[in-house]
Amino acid sequence: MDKENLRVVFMGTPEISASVFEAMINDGYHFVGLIAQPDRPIGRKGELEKVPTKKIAEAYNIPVFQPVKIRKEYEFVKELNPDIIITLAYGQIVPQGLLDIPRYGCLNLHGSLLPKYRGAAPIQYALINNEKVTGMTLMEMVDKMDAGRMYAKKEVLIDEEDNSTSLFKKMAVAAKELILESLPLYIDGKLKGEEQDESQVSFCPTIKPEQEKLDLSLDVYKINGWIKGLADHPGAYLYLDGKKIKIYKSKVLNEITDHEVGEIIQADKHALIVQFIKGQLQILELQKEGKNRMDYKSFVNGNQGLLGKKFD
RNA sequence: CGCGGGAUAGAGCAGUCUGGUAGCUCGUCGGGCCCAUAACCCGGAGGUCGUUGGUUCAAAUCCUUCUCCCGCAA
Repeated sequence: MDKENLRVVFMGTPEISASVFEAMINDGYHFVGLIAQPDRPIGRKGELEKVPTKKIAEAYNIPVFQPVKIRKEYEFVKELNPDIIITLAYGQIVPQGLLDIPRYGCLNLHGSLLPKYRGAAPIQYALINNEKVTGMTLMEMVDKMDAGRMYAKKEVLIDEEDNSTSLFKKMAVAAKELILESLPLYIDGKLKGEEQDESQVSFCPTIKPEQEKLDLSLDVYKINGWIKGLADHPGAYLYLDGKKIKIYKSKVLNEITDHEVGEIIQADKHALIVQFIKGQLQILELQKEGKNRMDYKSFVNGNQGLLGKKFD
């Protein structure tokens, strides 16, 4: 394979995409374009913030395209005359007409070990479900979501301390290794690939804002999973005295169930502990609306009389 | 001008309505108790109350300017 003469288009938007994009650039791939989601206003002031991949593309003088609806606007890709398209977390459904353009097709880096966790939020769901292992899959894009032929995988171990932020970093590393190792083999036709076993398929749809509110009907392990899966952004929350309290870091303490669900059963300088179904959860870092994120000690110091109150 | 909360000691907060000696829970330093301790007791240090201007005999507190932080909405 001749990297210099291979015309590659990258499609991706967030930080993890930017990191892999830059690694490929530094590895010598010749990118003729970046396709990303449009810039969106970010923060309270509503200022436009360039998407992460766009910053990389501009630094290396790679043309950037940000169609509002790729489904309708993809004629420009033909002019780029790509040999292959690499996608990672682009954020829109890619139409068949676009998939047909490059002669080597379109490869997607997906954040799970397919066929498990097809869909938009595989990394978060691996944490929510307290998985011990996940990984990246390099696969062919087809018109059905994440259903294409798999060419290579790389496993990533999840440990107790991982949250969404740390796991995304691990996945980015795995994604870089996977694409840099596997792409030359793919181009040279040395990867025969494997179809997905449809009987093993599971899905993980986008997490909706209302799902950020923790569901007290879930057991303590699931609650802890959601907290990890949503940390550090956007954060899972419960209400206390009508105020939203985001919980960023916690751990399952035991399987004692002698208090009401949601009740604060300890609140001192040693620990902040809340009762949930099937066990008790120690809360380590949290944030009250209007306040900064803080550790449990600071929260307890500034909020006297927590003992016995209930989260809902 | 999208809506709302906030800025007080190293941390988290109360005090602001009703102007009058800077307070609470911690941390920290020193001492004590104890077989021992993250427990308990005694003592100390540490704050021009975010910024600008004003009202007043007197401003953390009332009026005003600006800056920054956070939650929501997009």
